[in-house]
Amino acid sequence: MPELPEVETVRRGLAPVMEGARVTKVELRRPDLRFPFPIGLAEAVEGRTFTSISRRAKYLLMHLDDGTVLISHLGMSGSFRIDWEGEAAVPGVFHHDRSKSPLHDHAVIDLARPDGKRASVIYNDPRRFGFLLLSAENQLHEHPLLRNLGVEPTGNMLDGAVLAKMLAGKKAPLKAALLDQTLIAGLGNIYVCEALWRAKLSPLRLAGTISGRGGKQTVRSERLATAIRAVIADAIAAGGSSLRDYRQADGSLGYFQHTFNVYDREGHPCPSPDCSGTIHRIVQSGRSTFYCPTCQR
DNA sequence: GTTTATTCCTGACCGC
DNA sequence: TGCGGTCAGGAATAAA
Repeated sequence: MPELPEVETVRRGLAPVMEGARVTKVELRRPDLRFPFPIGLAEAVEGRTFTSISRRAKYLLMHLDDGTVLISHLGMSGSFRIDWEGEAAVPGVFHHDRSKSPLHDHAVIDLARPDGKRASVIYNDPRRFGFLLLSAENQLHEHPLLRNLGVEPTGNMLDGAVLAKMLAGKKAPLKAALLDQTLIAGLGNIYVCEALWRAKLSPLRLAGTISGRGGKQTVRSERLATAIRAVIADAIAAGGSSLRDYRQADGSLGYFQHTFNVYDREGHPCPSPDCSGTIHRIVQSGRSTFYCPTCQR
């Protein structure tokens, strides 16, 4: 499940291949993913050169030299793969991982790089919840999908004061509030569960209750902000370390081994050293929440 | 304005 | 072994 750290990992994998590369061909193998491909997408991208690959929340932004931006979202099951010309695909990969079958290679971007190498960047997405869209650079911040996004949980923007202010008065469960992309941009189900566990806060607690009077920062808001930043930073670091040898694997980007403290750990003992509780699974707004009722209050 | 439910999709998994 | 049912989840959209 690609959340912000996975998307950032994909970005770091794609950037050195795509930046400075000219697009020789774009092949769309079906008319749509979650949304129809924009009319003229291939023509708009072919012949242009990628200047940079950036990220906003879970969106990948591929900037072209004429001010066009290719917006990509991996949805639930999307991934990118890099095939280098002259290098055989790793045999057997797709036999072992049907989820990345060539059947679901929906878009192929052929590149010619300044160093003379040629590569194809391939978008694969079995469940087709992802999408590729176009925007103009100077309208990017007004794009309907991007304009309402909240604060990035990276860097030092998200602190206890900011968090307390944004959650003040909120009646939704803390879990739901943290998933709201207009508040914090890029958190998904997994890292929300992990961050709440680290902060020792219950996902059931009403979001507003971690703020002080008048939305002032509190010990709890400080603890949660720190936990969110740490969970995301750790996951990005783990993804970065998996990038080193991504070409030995199967060329695909964005998925890496990761162990979680609570996510998908129902029935396991709480990993917190000073807690003898058990991880529970509940459903909140239709989604699984994993947490320890003993130490998360 | 705020919050919750539904919808899209396919593969993995489980029980019979 | 095969079949049917359930589940996973990001975010637009509709509904409460």
